[in-house]
Amino acid sequence: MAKGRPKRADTTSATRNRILSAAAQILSAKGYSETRLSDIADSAQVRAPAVYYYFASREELIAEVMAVGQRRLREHVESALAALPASTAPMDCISTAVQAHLQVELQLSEFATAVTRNLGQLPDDIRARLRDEGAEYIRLWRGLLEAALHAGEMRPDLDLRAARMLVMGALNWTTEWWDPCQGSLTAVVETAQSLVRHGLGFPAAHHGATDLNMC
Amino acid sequence: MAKGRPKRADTTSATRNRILSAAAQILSAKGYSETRLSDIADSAQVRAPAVYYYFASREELIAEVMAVGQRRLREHVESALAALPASTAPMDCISTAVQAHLQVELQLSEFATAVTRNLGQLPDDIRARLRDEGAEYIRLWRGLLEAALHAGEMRPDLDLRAARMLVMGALNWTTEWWDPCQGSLTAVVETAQSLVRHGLGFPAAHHGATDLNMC
DNA sequence: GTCTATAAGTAGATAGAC
DNA sequence: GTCTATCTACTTATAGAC
Repeated sequence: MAKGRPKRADTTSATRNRILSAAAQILSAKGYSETRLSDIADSAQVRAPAVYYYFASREELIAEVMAVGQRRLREHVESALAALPASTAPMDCISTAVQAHLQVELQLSEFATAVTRNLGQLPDDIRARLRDEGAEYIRLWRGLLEAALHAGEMRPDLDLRAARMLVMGALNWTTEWWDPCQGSLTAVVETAQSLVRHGLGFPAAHHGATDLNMC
Repeated sequence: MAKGRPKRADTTSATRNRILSAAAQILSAKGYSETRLSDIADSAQVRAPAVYYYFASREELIAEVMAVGQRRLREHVESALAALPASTAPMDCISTAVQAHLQVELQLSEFATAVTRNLGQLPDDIRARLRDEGAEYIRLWRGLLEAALHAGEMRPDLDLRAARMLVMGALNWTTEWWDPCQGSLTAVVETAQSLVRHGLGFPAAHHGATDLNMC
């Protein structure tokens, strides 16, 4: 309505989205420090001052890229899990989460890539605003591992937090090395799934507790 | 000898080392973009211009921190492997490398941490100079995995490069989350070793030809 | 060797026209 | 809404004294 400050509303402006996408692309490729506001503007086909019509500052713009990326990552993985039958074994849920996480990071969203590659280097005030959403995603993975543990699909000697962070690290680090030109996503996904399944699970196909008996 | 330019020689000057260590500490904690030359100088108890007596520029200083970190990481892991009996099984070598890598990253050297946390965000010209040393370390890990494969200790269905990078990613990402106050290094090391051993290796303790049937 | 003072460059941000 | 022109702040880097 009010024309003067769409700075928060009007999330559907085409120019605004172009600026956001350009920022996500440059952030994911060059990193926080090397991402100039003028580079973003150039890439979005506007002059630098136009950015300030939509965003209060460079920091605000980058903070929004991160917020969008975090949300997309979580929502994509949640959707993939929600699409599974209710009876799906916990370890199969984990495989699905591995696939979904890698797919969104490496193929679907430069916003997600931007988060993973830059979160650790962001100034404290931006990171503080992303904390809650990030904790939500952590919680999702903690739930997945706990379910596997309680179902007797996971070796109980593992430190649950360390295992979770090591797995997420293996996935997140792909953004540092994976190159679409150099290999198929499928190969990475399958190797990651195999690594995580065997890394967390029991040597054989059987288990500790009472439930599920495949043999 | 010549007093005018120790910029390369005199690697043993106490002040020079203080500056280098301060740079490593700040780089590992705050990242490349947030590491100001003046912060480094303050932390090293000198004024900013004094840095230029030892280093040609901020970039040169940071590049040297990275070079030192890369070298220490590789040398520490190589030493740990060299100390093993010649008959050590390949998978046990991998466990040793996992332990050594985590130890130097998380406990021994802020130079190593600085490399891992910043390599991906460095300007191209610095990264180019670190390429050879980095490739050397990659080669070390490739050798470890190939040895395990040839010894029949590793599942042959895994994509070797993907598996290697996923494992190194799990290890490297610890620099993003591990906090000495929040848990023991031993727990992380043991969980990582277990995860890698089972993640790469065969379900049971045997190997090779016709596959296992537990049922 | 290290300092004070300052130059030079760069990037973020604003003013005001259109 | 987007522009040109400009301001301001910050950071690296140098000059030259001690």
